Formats: sequence, C-alpha cells, structure tokens
Amino acid sequence: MNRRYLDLYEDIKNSIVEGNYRPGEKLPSENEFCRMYGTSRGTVRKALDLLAEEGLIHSLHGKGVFVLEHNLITFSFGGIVSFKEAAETSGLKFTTSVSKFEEVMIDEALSARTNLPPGKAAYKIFRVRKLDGERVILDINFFLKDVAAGLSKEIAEQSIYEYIEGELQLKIGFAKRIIHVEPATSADKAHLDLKGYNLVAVVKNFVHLHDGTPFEYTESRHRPDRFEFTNFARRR
Amino acid sequence: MNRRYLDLYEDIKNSIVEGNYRPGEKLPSENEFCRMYGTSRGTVRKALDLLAEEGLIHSLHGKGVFVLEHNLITFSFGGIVSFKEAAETSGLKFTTSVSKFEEVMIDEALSARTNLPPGKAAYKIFRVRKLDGERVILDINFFLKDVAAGLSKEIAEQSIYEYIEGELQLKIGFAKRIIHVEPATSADKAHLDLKGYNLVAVVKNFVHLHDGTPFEYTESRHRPDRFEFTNFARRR
DNA sequence: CGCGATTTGTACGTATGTATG
DNA sequence: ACATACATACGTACAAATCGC
Repeated sequence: MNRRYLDLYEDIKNSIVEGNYRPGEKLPSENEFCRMYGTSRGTVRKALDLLAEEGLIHSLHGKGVFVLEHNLITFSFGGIVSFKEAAETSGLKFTTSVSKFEEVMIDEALSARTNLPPGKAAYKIFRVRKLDGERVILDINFFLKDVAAGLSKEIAEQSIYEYIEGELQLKIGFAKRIIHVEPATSADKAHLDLKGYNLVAVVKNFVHLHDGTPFEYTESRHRPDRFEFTNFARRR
Repeated sequence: MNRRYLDLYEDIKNSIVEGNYRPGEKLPSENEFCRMYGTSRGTVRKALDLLAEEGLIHSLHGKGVFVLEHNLITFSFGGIVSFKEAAETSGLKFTTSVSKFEEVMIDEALSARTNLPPGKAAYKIFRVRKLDGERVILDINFFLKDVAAGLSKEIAEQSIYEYIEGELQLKIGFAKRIIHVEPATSADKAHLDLKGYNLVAVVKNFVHLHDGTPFEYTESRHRPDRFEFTNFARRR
C-alpha cells in the first residue's frame, strides 16, 4: 500500500510540533506542497484534512492554510491513543502498576456494562497510574481473551496496545467514549488517593477492531481534580 | 457554490436516522450511490467520510460500508451544536431561563479565563437549563459585543446561534473544548439544584469564527449526576 | 475601481492497488 | 480466475475568495 498522504501528514505535523511552522503562520500553499513532495493536489489536501480534523490547522478560502494555537497535551487525545502514547506526548511522567490481572467470564451483567459478548472469557486488568507520587487514575480493562490471546501481567505493565498491534498484528478500528461523573466505588477508594473526594470522572471506552468486532472495554477512573479531557470541533 | 457532497451527506444521514438504513446493514456501494445521485465517486466518498467521522458508518475494504450502532443523543454532540439543536435531536425536554444578561468589559483576568481579547466589551449571560423540573445546567456565556452586536435577553431565551448565523450571517468556524470537574461555586449553588453535590462537571468552549477570530467563551456547568459527554474516535 | 494572479473549494474522470467472496 | 468494492493517486477544470497592482 502506498498512503503517501500519511507520510505527508506526519511530516507536516512534526514540523508544527517542532515549531518549524508556528501558530498564526501560513503554511506553504497546496501547490507548493505538491512541488515539495512531488505529489498531486488531492494527496496534499487529504493530509491537510487530517490536520484540520485534529485542530492543528485551519484553511481560509483564498488566503491560505494557517497553524492554530495548540498545546501538545490537547491534541494527543483527539483519536484513540494508548495511555503510554498520551503520557509521552504530554510529557507528564506517570508510573503504572498492575494491581490486578485475572480472567473472568462475561455474564449478562458484565456484558451489559462492557458491550462485550456474553459467554466469552476476558482478561480483567486493574492498572493504577501515579503522578507526582499520587495515585490519580484507575484503569479497568476488559479484553476479549479470544482476540487478545496471550496477554500477561508483564505486558500490561508496558503497553498493551503495542502488544496488540505489534505482536498480534491486530488492527484497531474505532471507539465510542462516554464521560460521566460517578460516585467513588470501594475499588476507587482502595486504589486511588482520593483526598476526600467522593466522586470520580469516568471515561468509558468501547473499542472495536477494524472489522467492527468489539474487543475491549475500558473505564478510566480519574480523581476529579486531575481530570482533563480536550476536544476539537468544527461547525458544518 | 455547489456542495453536492453536503446534500448527499444529509440525505444518507437522514436515511440512517430514520431507520431506512439500520445498524449492521450494508449501504449501497459507492458506485451505486454514484448512479443514484448522478455524481462522481469522489463526491460520494467525501459524503461518506463525513458520516464515518461522526461515527455513523464504517467502511470495510472489499466488503462495503456498514451502519454502526448509534444513539441519536450521542452523535449530536460530535461537532459544534447549539443547546437548542442538541436538545431537539436528543428529544429531551429542557426549558431555559435567562437569569442574567449584562455587558462587561474584558479585563486581564477575564481575558485569561475566556481567551477573548482584553479591553473589549462583551455580553455576559447566565442561562439555566431545567430538566424534569430540576435546574441541572448553568450556561455562562461571553460574546464579544463587536461581533454579536444586538444580542438581547429575548434572543438569549430562544437561540443565540440562530441569531448569530441567521440574522448576523456570521460563520462559526471551530471550537476547542476542555472538560473538567470543579468545586461548585456560589453561582452554581444559587442557580442549580445541586442536591448536596459540591462538584460540577464543566465544559469550557472556546469558539472561533470561520476567519479564526475568537468571539465566544462558554462554560457549561452540569450537576454531576446529569452530565454526559460522548465522543467517537478512529485509530489511524 | 477593475484586472489578473494566487489560493482554497468543488466536481469529475481515470487508473491502479488491494481485500473480499 | 473473476467480479465487486473500497483505497490511493494523479490529472483536469472551473468556482469563489483574497490580494496586490
């Protein structure tokens, strides 16, 4: 497969992140990009579309394409990003400890909660994310055992996504997220330094493979004062 | 301007919303759409891209394009949507009351909070959203007076966006959002039925016109138990 | 003021690659 | 092996907004 537009996208994105193109500046015109990369204008525009979707650039008819204000932390959360990736691009230094790794059967109740098919086995994982010595995030994962076969506690301590995409060569497709604020559970109280808070911010992730099959459900439970979620939207 | 891809997008979207194409079903192929609408494949693909971005459909190489599970509430929040639009598509019956409408000067402190330029005048509006007789959302808006000239309390009771886009013919471009959980302020306590909660879920909106100029800052302050934010993401 | 040059937006057409059945 | 369907890439043309002369 070719996918030159992805190379172009990453190239331009890197230039923006590194500050070669700065917020407020005008990018080279589409036709200049065509010359620079030896591609067609359609390919250039496809790369620019991706950047616009992420909120890094904005095109003005007749004027040009401009770099928007951005904070690196912000736009890393635009798509589906593993915790490791997000931590790296944000620059924050988290440490992770796996406090539970077990196999469970998905019964009706669990299926209703996770959207995973009942009757199947799943890995159930608790991971605590510590920042500045405080336990501020509890990640609760369920991965279908069929799909994520061979997951281990050791892998969970590193990056599960690297394993799934790298080793198993699975293709992750899309995810639906719901954010809620919920009462802290006994698990939250046991695993987090809640400092008296009795609510947690919860990001529920329903993740599907590229072929559409659901394979992961994750709840990210945040101490409310350390929670932040960013988002970019365009009006049509 | 032509924008046939937008017509196509809305047509197909309506068909999905109305249930003519149901979740799990396969859509007509791209070439069929070409015949149906008498357009080129590029135009069809552009319409499908928009639907895929919203999480309504998913394409499988060699197989076809399929409708995803969706709840109408969910995808209405994908882009920039006025409260009125969101309420309508969600089917929930909110009532709005304007409890404050005044003009303020943007000083340094307010500029830091809103990202609006210091030294300018702005409309400051409090609107309380009531659901099932309970005051659950407090919207705090700041609109640049320069831009949104002529705003009134009466307009705020209806739809500010209809006024801005309809009457003033302004084009809204994009918005950055940040979601936080914050301690309830005295304003929250005064305007909401907090039922003992001492935290609120806050969605901060930094809205820009199409030409990039910031013109609106809005804080949507939700009672935590009635807060929900949905999101769709794809892995690249 | 108009005119032309530049730049992005839209639409169409064609060709080829790749996955599926 | 073949037809179908989506994915990528190139090319062309014209529309519409902007800017400088």
